[in-house]
Amino acid sequence: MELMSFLKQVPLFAGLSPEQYDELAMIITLQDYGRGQTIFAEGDEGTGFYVVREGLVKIYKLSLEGKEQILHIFGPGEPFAEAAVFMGSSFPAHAMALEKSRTIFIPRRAFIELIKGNPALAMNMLATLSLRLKKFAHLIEDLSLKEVPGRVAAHLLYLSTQQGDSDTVKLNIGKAQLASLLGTIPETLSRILSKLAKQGLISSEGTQITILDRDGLEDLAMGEKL
Amino acid sequence: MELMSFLKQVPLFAGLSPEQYDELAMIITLQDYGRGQTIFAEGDEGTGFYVVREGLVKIYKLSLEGKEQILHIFGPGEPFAEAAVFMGSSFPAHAMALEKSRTIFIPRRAFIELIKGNPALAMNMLATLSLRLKKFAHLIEDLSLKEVPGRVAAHLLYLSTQQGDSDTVKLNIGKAQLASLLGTIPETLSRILSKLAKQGLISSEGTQITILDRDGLEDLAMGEKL
DNA sequence: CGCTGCGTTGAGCTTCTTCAACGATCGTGG
DNA sequence: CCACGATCGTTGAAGAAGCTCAACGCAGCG
Repeated sequence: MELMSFLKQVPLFAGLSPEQYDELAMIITLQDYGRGQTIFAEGDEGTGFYVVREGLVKIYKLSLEGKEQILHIFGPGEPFAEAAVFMGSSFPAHAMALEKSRTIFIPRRAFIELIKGNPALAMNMLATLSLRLKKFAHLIEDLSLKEVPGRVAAHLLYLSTQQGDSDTVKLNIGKAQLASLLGTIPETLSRILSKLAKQGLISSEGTQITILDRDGLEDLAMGEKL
Repeated sequence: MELMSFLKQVPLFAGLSPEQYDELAMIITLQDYGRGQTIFAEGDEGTGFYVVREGLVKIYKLSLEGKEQILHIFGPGEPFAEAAVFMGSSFPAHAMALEKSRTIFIPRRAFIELIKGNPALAMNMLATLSLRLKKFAHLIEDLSLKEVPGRVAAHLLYLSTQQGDSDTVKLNIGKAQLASLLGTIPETLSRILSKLAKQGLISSEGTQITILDRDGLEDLAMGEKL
């Protein structure tokens, strides 16, 4: 069964015994979502958490006026909404599928039993939450201490490392989504990308962006003025 | 020994057996810091984590130009820098004592052994990290989706609930620190407080602030324009 | 008594958002 | 296969929010 081979590839579940994988397989359910479909809304009761099997999922907050801030974008193998499991409270943000996506859902109660009898799983989960915390700290730093050009530059460099340090990076999400992830709006992002291009730091063609001056981008990402 | 009675009051350690408290007491060390003293710097190796015994500690990021964003302020009984323990990496932020403070330090290796043999402790730690995550999500939301007056209003209401829903709240930190916590600068905070006072929403006398129009503040905190 | 840190106020400016219009692209249905 | 609408991305002009720089008052403390 392909589900089992997927489970074994999820870092969060690394180190489980074969029996524990079986237990896990018993308690999960599979769920599919279409592009743009809501997975859960802020305030919904958190009765478990998810792992992305295929596709792309965004976790985001909304203001009253409808502005959106993306907290995280998760792809295959990544768990999301784990925190709600351990707080016993409702989801603190919204989740939506950015593309046609498949997830597994792990119900809270059964998972807590599983984790109590399995220190390795507990340690994995602690590491996962710690990593989230670090990413959030980074996002806060960006929002508060960097101007938008700096965030854009930092993100391009981040994508570059994600994609094997290539100088041509491919955006996996649309620019409107990227703007929301960087704490700005599409208009501003668009202006900044063309400004970066005009300065010879990058060249941009659709979702393909080429880094022309890595050092210049790094300066920007550290807080240099444009 | 008063140390033991302190340990028993720390929520993170709730549910440990007497023997485990003894183990814990064996592995910790005590540390004192003066006002303004650095506890650790971003990038320092994270060989353990801390719990505040007395005083007040801020966790913060710095930009190159020296602007500061406070991520968290911790008081007695609260652990900090736990996340570094589970990532095996360096501290992602700075820590400084805001007042004369005393902490206990729990070295990483011994604590991991302790937690592996103690599911309740693991669950406590998971809950703690989850709560941090939620607070961070809230901070991100504030920084990205609210204007400064909204953040100020929200914080005043938060302080009010912390202090027994009283209408007169006491700031436990200076206004410069508060500004940094809210992602702004002292000048802006000062202007906004006097504007709020002029509108009859609050009255401000030093570190003592009285809420005059709770509904008005709540509107502001939700995103209404001033 | 002076010094230093903290808070306040004013003026000017930078950055980003808002509002509006427009072109391009893509999927769908005729 | 083409036409259509919807979504997305881009560009321009104007405005608002918050920051920078500078000066000043005030309190606490050596």
